[in-house]
Amino acid sequence: MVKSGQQLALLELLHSSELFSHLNNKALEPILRQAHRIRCEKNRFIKIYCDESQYCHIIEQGEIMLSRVTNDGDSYVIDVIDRGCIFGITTILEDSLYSQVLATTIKPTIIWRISLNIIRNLMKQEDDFTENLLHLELHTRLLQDLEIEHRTILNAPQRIACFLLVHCPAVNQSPVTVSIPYNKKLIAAKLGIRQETFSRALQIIKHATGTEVIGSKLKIKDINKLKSYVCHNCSLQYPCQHNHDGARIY
Amino acid sequence: MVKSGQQLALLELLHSSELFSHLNNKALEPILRQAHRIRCEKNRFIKIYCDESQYCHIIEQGEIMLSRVTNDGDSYVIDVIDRGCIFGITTILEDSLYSQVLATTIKPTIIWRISLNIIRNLMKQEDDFTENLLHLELHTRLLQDLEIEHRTILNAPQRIACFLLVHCPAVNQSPVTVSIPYNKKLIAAKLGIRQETFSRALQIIKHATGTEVIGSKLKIKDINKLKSYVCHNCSLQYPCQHNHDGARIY
DNA sequence: CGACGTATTGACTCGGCTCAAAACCTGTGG
DNA sequence: CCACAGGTTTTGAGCCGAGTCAATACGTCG
Repeated sequence: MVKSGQQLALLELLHSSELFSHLNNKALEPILRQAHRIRCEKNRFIKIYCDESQYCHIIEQGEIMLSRVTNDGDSYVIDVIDRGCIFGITTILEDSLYSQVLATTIKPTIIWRISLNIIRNLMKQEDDFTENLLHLELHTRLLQDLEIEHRTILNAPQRIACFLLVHCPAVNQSPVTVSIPYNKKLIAAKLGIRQETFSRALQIIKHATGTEVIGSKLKIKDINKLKSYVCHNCSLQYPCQHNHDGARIY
Repeated sequence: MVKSGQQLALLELLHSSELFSHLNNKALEPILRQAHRIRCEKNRFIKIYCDESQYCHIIEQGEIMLSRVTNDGDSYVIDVIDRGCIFGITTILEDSLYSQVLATTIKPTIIWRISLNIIRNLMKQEDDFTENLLHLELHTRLLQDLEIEHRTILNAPQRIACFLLVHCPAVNQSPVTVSIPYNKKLIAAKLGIRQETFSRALQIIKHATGTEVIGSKLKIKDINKLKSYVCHNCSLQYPCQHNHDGARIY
């Protein structure tokens, strides 16, 4: 099979993804053949999880906000995901409860749309694929459970501190500079707090742990101070590796 | 294989469980041979998820509270589970993050301890077993996601109202009487609120929807009133089947 | 430079938590 | 059958964290 540049990009993307990386090119061929590349502007909605859509998606570049819409039209943010993330796959075994998820691009974005039937074939034909999917799913659930924990027992400054630690490039050395991904309103929404509260809570962290805010960068002077500010209230083994932002599937 | 009465009870239990029900007796034989029956008093701890314990458990009778313990010794309730529920199985593919879950009996309880290796063999040898496990896991995650939603956008009275609806024997007729399972302090803990708040919130529901509290029974005069009190704030399709308390695995 | 979106600050409200006391239940032994 | 002890549930008073609404400051892109 002769591949176009776009298909090669997809192949590379699949190889870097935790779900597909263990598959060889032959197994990936049906995906390359069928997958559909979609370019989106900022602020577009991508339909997923609705009855007709028997597809999952993988992000090549850009950023997508996943949210849920309630019956009275209110909405709340589930997560913000980027390159390599897969969404729409949790309907693979049919569960109607998932109908209300909304994906919104928050940057110009390129995604690939893959038929769920092709994924289902992989489950049947490729050894370990189902197990691998289960593994990813279990990992994601764990992170969701942690989310429940944090929303229950951490206050706003602690939740933000945890977010910063997760996004820290280095876990064990300080000072270290974290560049805040996407904007503060979105981060606040993901953490389930208002932007005003976010702003104030950042001040509290600053005073409590000596972390400096410089525009969209954040300088952590003493990472251990930040850890002790939040991690004792968490159930993860201390010190946790702060890797709880690994690959999730939706 | 000649089976004892206890083993027959286990067999029946497995047949009634969503995870094992599709397996025939031959496939279940290794479980019957190896599983270990454990009787516990009230208020005992059952070690799970710790490194040495390569087991999962299924409850034959009684009630168990699952909770997590934070690094500073605080704890919070994850769920309260009973007959047929499986816990300890989410470590099947190894994920160290799960180390801090605690199971506590809240009634005299009988559980069966099953080696995870036997489950792993089922994954290898029995068609559809892995897929079935994945299915259950996806369903459980969905319910966890719903939990996050409810903790984010429902207030205390609404959370309780939803709990009552879930435990309603009949979904579409009223008046109907709900008998409150386990005690109010525990329910409050499961919902992530204090018992005092629970008590007050119950009064609010009573006034808003005309629900009567009679000891540990609760008479819902108009179930639609109760539904409209809470469900419009939820993302599930309305009217939801209030079945979101189905089999979960932990 | 002006305009629009983003971020911060201030003043106020309110839901749920805390601590403490009272009321209610349930089982036990005299 | 009653008295008492232990646990559970309710009620009260006060506090505090986060939400709300509104005004101001900051950034950045035309």
